[in-house]
Amino acid sequence: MHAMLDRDSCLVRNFKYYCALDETEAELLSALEKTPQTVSNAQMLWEENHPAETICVLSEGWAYSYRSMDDGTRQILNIFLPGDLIGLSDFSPRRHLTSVAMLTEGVICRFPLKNLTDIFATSPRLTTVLFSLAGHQQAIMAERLVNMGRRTAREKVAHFICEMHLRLSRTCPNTTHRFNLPLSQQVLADVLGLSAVHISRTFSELREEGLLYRERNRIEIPDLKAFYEVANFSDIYLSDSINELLKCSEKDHHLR
Amino acid sequence: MHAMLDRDSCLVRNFKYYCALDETEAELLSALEKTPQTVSNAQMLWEENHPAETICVLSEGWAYSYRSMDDGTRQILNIFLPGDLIGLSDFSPRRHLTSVAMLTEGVICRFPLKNLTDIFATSPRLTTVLFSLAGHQQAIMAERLVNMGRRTAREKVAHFICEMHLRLSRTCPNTTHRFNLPLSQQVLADVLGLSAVHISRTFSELREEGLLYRERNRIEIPDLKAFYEVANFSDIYLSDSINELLKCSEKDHHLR
DNA sequence: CGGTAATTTGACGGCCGTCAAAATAGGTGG
DNA sequence: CCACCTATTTTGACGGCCGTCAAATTACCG
Repeated sequence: MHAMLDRDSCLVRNFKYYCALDETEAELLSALEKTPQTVSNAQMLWEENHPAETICVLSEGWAYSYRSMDDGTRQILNIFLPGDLIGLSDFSPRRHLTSVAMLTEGVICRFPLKNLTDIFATSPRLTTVLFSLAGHQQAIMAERLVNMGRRTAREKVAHFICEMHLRLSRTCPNTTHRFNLPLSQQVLADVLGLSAVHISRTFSELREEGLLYRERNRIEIPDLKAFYEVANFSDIYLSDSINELLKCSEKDHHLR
Repeated sequence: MHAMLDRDSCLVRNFKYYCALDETEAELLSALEKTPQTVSNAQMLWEENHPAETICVLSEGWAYSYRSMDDGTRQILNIFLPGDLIGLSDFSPRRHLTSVAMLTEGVICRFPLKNLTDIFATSPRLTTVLFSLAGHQQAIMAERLVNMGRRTAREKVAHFICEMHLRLSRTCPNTTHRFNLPLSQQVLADVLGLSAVHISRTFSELREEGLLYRERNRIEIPDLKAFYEVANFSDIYLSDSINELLKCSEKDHHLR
């Protein structure tokens, strides 16, 4: 049993975090991850405004999506971790609204958008989970919008680190108060709408107060509780109750 | 035929903008709009962190969603127009992640979340459309993130006005270079992460340059093209091609 | 060990926030 | 139709956060 779990695709493992899957469902999902392709650091997966025939699962490594501005700057919209679906929101415009590039080397699996409508037509349960994933991503973006609009640089940095810490600790159970964050200060600046110089100053400030240590890509948070307070971080927006949802729809199913 | 269209619910009309609906589908959708309820200006529809048993369709009037900050300020996340679904992203956490309040008086129709899973189980086509709507909302938020992160106050204001103008011109075909925007400068400030004072200054600046006139809630844009340029506005992110999507899934259906 | 990328530091300036007061508009009741 | 009250908008003065530019320092990688 455990051996089988280990052989699950990354996406299936991620979904199983949300709900139990039967064999048909697991198979449908695995279909999305049949064409692994290794990609190098900084490689682009696609560019904004190009037609979106396929989107992809990120099986290994980190990636990010962004929009380029006329003046040469850019705004990063999302950071993706292993097991994430990239490009879900390009479904309707059938056009990539953002560019996507790797932050590390990794493995991705492209699949055509039609696979999604196949899932809609075949498995209401998986559809529910997909819909939840989309809502989850939107919640993250909403929280980042709050971050950008109403917080200082100090709070922005702290809040973002908290978000990544929490997301990581779900995927990798061995994440503690030390973890790896493969984002340069320039990347952090482009995520948070700040300048790289000011990111540096902010890290210095947090370091001097003993709240956060960062060297290269290594992060250490001595006192997580204190750090959450600096960030005004609340983890509610990253919570989920898909299992309750599925129970509801199943109970309903039995009645028919 | 035309008489029937006039009797359609607001949501059905909105969906028909995207794709033709057969009778079963129209009925499923109408089920979401069976319990109209008039609401007054500034009335709250729900508050953040409360359990989300129902979400709603906005049938008439304008609304907005926001998050309150500890220091008493707030960040507005979304502006809703007639025909919009409010609360879609609360589906998975089963908890309202934002507060929602009215900007004008209006009519809303609450419905339980279970209706969504019913749709998933019954109509893959409607599911596709729902998924597209969710993606559409996410695209709007992504664009606003870009706006907040990498643009000046002047550009932020102009861009937001452009977005509203475009969204309105789809719902109300009689929207021209003059239209109604029932948002106070304080509300605009809370949308754009600025202070109300600076919003006022920015409007003055745009007025003096002859680019935008605003009195009370009335907006006039003498030269739309010139104004788009101030905003660096591109309308790609608000485009849709759901019909192609549906054709794909139908073609597929016939093959079985 | 040389070359490039990433980070740090300092000086300076500008955009935008805050505070406060004045002006304007809208709404209500007499 | 006017008097009054409140919400909204405008204007000015001032300050701070953060951006820009540039140079120095450090880390990384072959």
